[in-house]
Amino acid sequence: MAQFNMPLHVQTPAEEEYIMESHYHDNGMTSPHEMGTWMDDQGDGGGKFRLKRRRRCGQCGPCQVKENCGKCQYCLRKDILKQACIYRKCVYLRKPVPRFRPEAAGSSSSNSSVGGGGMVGGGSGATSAGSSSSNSTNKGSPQKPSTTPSTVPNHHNSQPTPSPSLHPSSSSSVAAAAQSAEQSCQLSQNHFGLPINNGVMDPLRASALDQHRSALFDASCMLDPARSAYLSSARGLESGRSPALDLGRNTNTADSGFGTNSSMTTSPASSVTKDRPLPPREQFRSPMEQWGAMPYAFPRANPWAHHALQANTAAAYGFQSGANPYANAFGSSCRLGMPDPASHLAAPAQPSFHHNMPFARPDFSAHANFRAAAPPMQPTMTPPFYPPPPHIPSSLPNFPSFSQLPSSAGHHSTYPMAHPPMYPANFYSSFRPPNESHIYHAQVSTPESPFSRSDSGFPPFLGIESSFDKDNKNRDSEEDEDDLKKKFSIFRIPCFKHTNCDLSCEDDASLDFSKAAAEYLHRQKDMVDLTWLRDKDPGNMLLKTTPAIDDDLQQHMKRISGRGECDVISIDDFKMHAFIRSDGFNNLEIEIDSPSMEAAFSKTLNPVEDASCRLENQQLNNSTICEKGGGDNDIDSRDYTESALLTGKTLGATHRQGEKIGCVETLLESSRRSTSHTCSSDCAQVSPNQILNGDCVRVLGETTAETLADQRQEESRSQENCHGSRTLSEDMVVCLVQEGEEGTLTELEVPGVHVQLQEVSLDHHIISTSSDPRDLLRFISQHAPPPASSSPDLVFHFGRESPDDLELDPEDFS
DNA sequence: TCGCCCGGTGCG
DNA sequence: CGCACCGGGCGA
Ligand SMILES: [Zn+2]
Ligand SMILES: [Zn+2]
Repeated sequence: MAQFNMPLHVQTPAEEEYIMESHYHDNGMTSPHEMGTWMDDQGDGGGKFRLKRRRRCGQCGPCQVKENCGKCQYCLRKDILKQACIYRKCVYLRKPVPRFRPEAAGSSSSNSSVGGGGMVGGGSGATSAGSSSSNSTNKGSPQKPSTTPSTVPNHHNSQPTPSPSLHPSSSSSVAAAAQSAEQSCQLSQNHFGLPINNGVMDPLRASALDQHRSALFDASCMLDPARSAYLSSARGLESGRSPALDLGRNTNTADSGFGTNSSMTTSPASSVTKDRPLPPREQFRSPMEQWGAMPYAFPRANPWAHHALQANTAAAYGFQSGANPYANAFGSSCRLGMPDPASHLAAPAQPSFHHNMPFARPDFSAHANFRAAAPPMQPTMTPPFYPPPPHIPSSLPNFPSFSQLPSSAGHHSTYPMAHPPMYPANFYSSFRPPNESHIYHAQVSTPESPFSRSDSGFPPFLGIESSFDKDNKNRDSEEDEDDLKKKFSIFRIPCFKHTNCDLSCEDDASLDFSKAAAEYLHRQKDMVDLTWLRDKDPGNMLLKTTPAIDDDLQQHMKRISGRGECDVISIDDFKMHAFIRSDGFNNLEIEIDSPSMEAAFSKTLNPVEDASCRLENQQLNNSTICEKGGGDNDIDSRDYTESALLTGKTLGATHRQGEKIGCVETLLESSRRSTSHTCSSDCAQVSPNQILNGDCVRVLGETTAETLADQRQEESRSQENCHGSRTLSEDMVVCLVQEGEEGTLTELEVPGVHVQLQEVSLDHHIISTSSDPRDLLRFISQHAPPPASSSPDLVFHFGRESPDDLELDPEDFS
């Protein structure tokens, strides 16, 4: 059998060392460690054979977590359950144990090779087998016949196969797979799409969807060794052979400032895999995979990463996304969960960064980085990314708030478009290396997206788009490109994070924030603010059961969200979309496409890592600029990318008692926006955070800036110091700018965070251009935040509190 | 000895 | 079936 060729060297739990990514190929293997050694269960030949017990990979996020949470059921009932803490459960081990069936071994190879890897164990999740081709790695586990019936091909590893439909191997199957995935997602999800176990999200419990995804990935790997190679290479940002890769490279080049440092160049993996031919594009199945894959594309263990890891061990937990209780139908996305380690496999084309974003999802994309500190011990959110259930209801009563999380927790960064890890290594939490992003990156192409169209001028993204398009094309083909374009815009959204802990403080903070936001927004001359405050107009708070979106959109959103990776945050009758990705607590990325906008990037610093951050910023800036200017590349983002990216990161600090303070800063930039509006005063302080590409980047919430600055300082010195700063520091500000097009941001869903929309700022003009302004306004108002009964972790305030201009009244447009 | 992997089982 | 449990026993 093969084996599961996993090269990786094993790491003991204790080992802190990071393994070089080069060695770490996440193939979706069930185990990174050498697998394939068979044991005779019975001791006699007649006994069943089974693989040796797997060990934790030591590389995945959970494996990075050193401490038991003490709160999960496994921790609480350790004696009985005898299971590892849910937050520490290795992702590999979460996969079903590969089982080998003797018979299968002989016969099925052909089958499996094709696509279906057989799977033996029924695990819903598929484990990936090593690539069939790779025999070398095998330890030679002889394929002994096992007592178990084998349905599986003799592939070495039998892996549980995912549902057939999912099987990606064939291109044709791709669509089906995607669809099935989608379906599964839908099915599996509850209203919020979150699986909850006893009221607690169980990270371990991957959704069916996740499983499927895994399966896909795995399968692909198994089936095609080359693929794995490809993947690896992709991660490493190797030279790409596929167009996608090329793109990625180009991008990188463009970003050189940034990319350089990053793993791209250094990644060992790349070197390792370089030589291998890339798998044909067909191998990539569903768009989803790719999305999921993106994150992984990034090399994991880079030297720098290593540092980061060591520095922050704590935060390893990922959160599940919380679904907003108030979420409207579309709002709530189903988050797919976890990034499957295998997922990165999918990431073929993706250079790992967001570089591809433009390509991948020309249409629009939003990235949000949200960083919340996560306390090692208290994983309040969902479990770490991994098997995150598709959705987590943010509304969970006991949802721990960020405050509980330790700030020290990893720092994650998100990857801005076209950039390698956006933040310095430091930013990445130990537990989650940048590459591990299932969550971080998502690529989405919407049917509607003008850019996604083949004729849009964007290069197809490794077939992802194409496949996706196919999928969607049917329905949307009719849509006019122009119409589509107009659907994307950028919003400005200040947001807050509320902590459950100190409500009173929150309120204050909120107010301050609101003010700041308002102020900020106020500067935007052209904008008219539509505002509704939570308390202001209760009447409007009703949640509409039926969102004002057409089925088409809803479906689309579902699909997208179903793929995980991102949440749809906004929509309107115009089909505006925004995607938010978050690792659950460290980063948040919001991506919104706007025809009028160029790609924008924003970045934030982590207080803790100041110096490095700055550097990084510099680089980032450069890269950004490059990108923006992007001339050299084949791909000039400007040419085809019209998206704005907003990223935010929480600056978190851990405090005693686990109280945590986290701040998120978000920057938003829109190329078109006049700089004049950019943040004023405090920018300087935050400057490191800013990215500016040219025209406009800004940090919102200067008001907070001060706080943040202070906080940073303090944090940098000592976490303890942060203690007092709680309130404001805990706020998260996210700013989205709407430029030009109509749209409404109605909801934001961040894993582990309950987000509420409070205010919206829309350009009056834009609104007026809406096909149905009234309806638009109505829609917006209807999505006003729910009563405070359950305070969300995050609250987004749109617009100002009481803008005069705001008075957009539906009537006005009637 | 300890952690917890993993097989098996019963329940929904 | 999938899943929550149990608990044997592997591996360190
Ligand atoms: Zn635990
Ligand atoms: Zn692991």
